[in-house]
Amino acid sequence: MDEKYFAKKIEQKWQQKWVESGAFNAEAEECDGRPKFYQLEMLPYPSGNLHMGHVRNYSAGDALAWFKRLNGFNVMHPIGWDSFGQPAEDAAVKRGVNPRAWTEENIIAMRGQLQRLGVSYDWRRQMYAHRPEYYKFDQWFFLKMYEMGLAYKRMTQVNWCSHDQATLSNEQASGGLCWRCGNPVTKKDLEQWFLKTTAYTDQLIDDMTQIEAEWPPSVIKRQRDWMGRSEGAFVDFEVQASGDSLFYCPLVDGITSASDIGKGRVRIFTTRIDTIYGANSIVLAAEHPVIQANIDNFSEKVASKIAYIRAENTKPKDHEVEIEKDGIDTGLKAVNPFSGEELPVWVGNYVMMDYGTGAVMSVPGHDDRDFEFAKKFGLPIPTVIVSEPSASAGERGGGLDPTLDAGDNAATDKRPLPPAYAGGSDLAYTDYGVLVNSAVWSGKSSEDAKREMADFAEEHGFGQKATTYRLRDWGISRQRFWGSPIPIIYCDTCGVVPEKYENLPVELPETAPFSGTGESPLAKVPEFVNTTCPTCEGPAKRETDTMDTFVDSSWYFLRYADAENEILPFDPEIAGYWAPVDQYIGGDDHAVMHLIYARFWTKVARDIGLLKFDEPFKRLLTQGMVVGETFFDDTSGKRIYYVPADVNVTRDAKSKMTGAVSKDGKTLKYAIERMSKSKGNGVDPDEMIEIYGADAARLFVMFAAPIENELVWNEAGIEGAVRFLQRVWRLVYKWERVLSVPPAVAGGVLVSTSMTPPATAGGTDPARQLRRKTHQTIKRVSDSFETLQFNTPVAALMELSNAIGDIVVEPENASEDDIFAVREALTSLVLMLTPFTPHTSEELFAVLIGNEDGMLANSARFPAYNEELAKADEIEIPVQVNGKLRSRVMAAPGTANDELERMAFADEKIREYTDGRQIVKVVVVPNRLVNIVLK
RNA sequence: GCUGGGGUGGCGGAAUUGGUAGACGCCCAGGACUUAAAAUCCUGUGACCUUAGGGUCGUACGGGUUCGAUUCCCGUCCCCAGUACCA
Repeated sequence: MDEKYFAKKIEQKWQQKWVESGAFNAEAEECDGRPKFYQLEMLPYPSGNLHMGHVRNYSAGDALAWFKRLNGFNVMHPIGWDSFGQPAEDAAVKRGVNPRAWTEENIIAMRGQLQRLGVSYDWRRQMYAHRPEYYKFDQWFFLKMYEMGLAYKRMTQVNWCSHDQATLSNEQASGGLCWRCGNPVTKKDLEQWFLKTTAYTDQLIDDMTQIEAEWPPSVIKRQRDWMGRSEGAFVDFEVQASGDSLFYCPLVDGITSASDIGKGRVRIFTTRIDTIYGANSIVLAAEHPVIQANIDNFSEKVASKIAYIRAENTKPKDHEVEIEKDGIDTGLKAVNPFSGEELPVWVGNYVMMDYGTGAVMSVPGHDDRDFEFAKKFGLPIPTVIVSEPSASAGERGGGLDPTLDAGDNAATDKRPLPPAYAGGSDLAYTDYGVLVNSAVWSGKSSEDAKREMADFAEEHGFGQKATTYRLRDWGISRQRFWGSPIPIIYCDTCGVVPEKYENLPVELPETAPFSGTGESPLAKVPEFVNTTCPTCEGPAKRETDTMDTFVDSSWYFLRYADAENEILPFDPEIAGYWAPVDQYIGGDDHAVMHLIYARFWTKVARDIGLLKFDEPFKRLLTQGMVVGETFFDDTSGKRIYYVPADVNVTRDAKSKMTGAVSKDGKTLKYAIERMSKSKGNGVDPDEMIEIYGADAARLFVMFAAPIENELVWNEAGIEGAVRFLQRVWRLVYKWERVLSVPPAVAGGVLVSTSMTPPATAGGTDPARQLRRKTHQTIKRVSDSFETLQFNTPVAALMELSNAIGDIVVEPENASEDDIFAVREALTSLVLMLTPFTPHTSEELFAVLIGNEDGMLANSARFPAYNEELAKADEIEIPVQVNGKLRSRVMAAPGTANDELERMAFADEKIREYTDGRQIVKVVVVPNRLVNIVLK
């Protein structure tokens, strides 16, 4: 028997055994009485290299998969490849390689890495986004959505470089310049396919209540923000022009219908209709149809300003740079339908055409942006809402003088003003309050007024309650090769015709001329483009755009359930067994897009009749990034990865994330950065496995920090993990010779800790104490897994290992009880380590039960917790005097309060404090502490 | 700005949710073993004071509630993340 721990040897051995025995293959068998558990980590893009972030992700997922497996669940734990996408195509452009070959090679490389890491996947279920067997069903879903009216084509603006004749992504057009030629980017109208995510907005928001408790709050919040539901009202303002111009109000997606268009009216959206008496103007976006339709009626000065604002608005927005408010009075007049007041119509750069109606009423007294705008242009700032207590007083005659600004009004107005105004503050009063200066509505609360005024508007035909959203339909057209072709055919006779289901998949050609110009490469492949119309069988052309790769990841988790189905994306019954995913783990960079698309897709699949549930992922865990700690020589720019031992980084430098220290007269810059090859601070998982072993790498990654925190990679820490595993290893071999009796086997299933406990001696007996520690640890570790903590159970297991090592008797002199306790402790330790270090556990478990073919996955169970055994015979009760710890007494658990109090007063040290002092009171918390309060 | 999450030793981080602050690990120091080194094992390790026993302070800062606060409340300062001028 090996007495030394050779990670490499045992890891290869067990990896091979697992493959040969299909240890992790999961079947959805009805007769199998076990409950199912679907563990999933976000699928990787096959870049060709695993990084430590992947290791962290899969280590956590594997730990849970093992934990559930050992607890009697039928666990499905699959993996696949998000293998469509830009890098493969970039490689084709730059290096002339074939994207398919490049992708397949990368997958082979990464699969090898995952296998060396020993992750317990059911490899039979792999899905590959780029293979026709998979993307056939992207197309299948597309056709279904087309039939359901959820897929449609419309004109939209894309970034366009007229020099290169190319469309650009937002990233490629950053700064308003083409990344390739540096010429200015313009907008170009292009027909694009969209999926109607907005048809599900309310469900996407409302169904969050189903998952809220089990998803990180930040993700829930970001999703809500992304959908951006606002409840408010539309209000129509009559618009009067000097000429006989025709005015109309624009349609806004899905919000209103053509019949809502009021001739000569402009519709605004507001969430604060209660402030409408405070409107000093209405402000429209420069692109607003009313403005554009009437552009020739404006003076040259006004028209050019509008054009300027419009151009400014097309610039890419950088949220860190606050854009200064700008605008112009168009000379048009609008009538406030509530007050009858005539208001100027402005164009403002802060009004967005693609939100709400592209028009707002400007209420500077109660909106920060309107306030800033009014300040800049010297517009009146009336007050119509005041904070609660002061508002009950009646209206003063005449109200505020709207021609005066806030300060002037404040000077003449005796009524208490909202706090924001009282000190001449540069702020609007944006809270709810009580209405003033609002005719019959004065005195009402904001809440009541909002409801009643919206109803009033509706009754009188100039408005209605309305809800607007930020979420837009999902544009899926990509002018790229390496994606799933959109199964649509254009026929001169029949128009837009969907491909027939039986003709799927619409296969990608072997290759295409990659120009990198941003035009669809497929358009230059005649064999692909030219086809026959499915309807009239006349000559026709195929759609040459491909789908966004987010399509692939929107339903892959369902494919795993039935990965080889050739007729349907998956069999509803089989998917119904496995799905939804019980535990999903991934980076929070996917908090919005991927998770919204997948939720959307699930709801569509449900409506197609494939699924019976609403939400795809029951529980979500977002793991923090793995970052590298880097020093680099400021003068040479050379990076020195890992902190040199003789360099002391100050806390200050660390907290700022960047900093500098000097060494040998040189300045070393310190930085914490996302690990990557290009930064030179990357850690290659293969290297880690080679040096320390997969188990140690995984154990350390789990132990080093809470899973949701950022993890600063540190080489020294992993050595600690190796040391721990070696200690466990030595402990097992130290006791091996006396642990010859195998643990009980019940019904073919090894039940490691259900052996009859031997008669226990007193509470200080080492065997009894070890058993107590064992069972306390079982509880701690189990609870930790349930609450998705991975660092604390490792600490608990280290404590248990220390406790076994601390046992005073040598194996030769051990009593039956001692041996029993040690066997139980070691077996439990090894079993509980399995989720973190499966290879080492398999090996040691085989040693412990004396069976080379142990195979934990099939035969073992997680140790059972016994509350009785975990109970302490005696606990330490701290004794405080005036809240300060002064002594401790030992007592049996459950000792009565008065007995504890008596013991405390009997304590010598406590006596020194209490003697001759007046006792005010004594607080006794059972099993916790005694606190004596002295005067 | 706004929203969310945070601030605990030299470092990563524990703390049963109001009850012994600093578990576990890393780093560091001392010791044992060794011809020596490595490895391993043992001891120490929040700060300050003290001959000792022990004491004082200590969870970003300032207050408060409480017998008792890392935990709850108010205020301030920092850090991280997200972010839409969303009407």
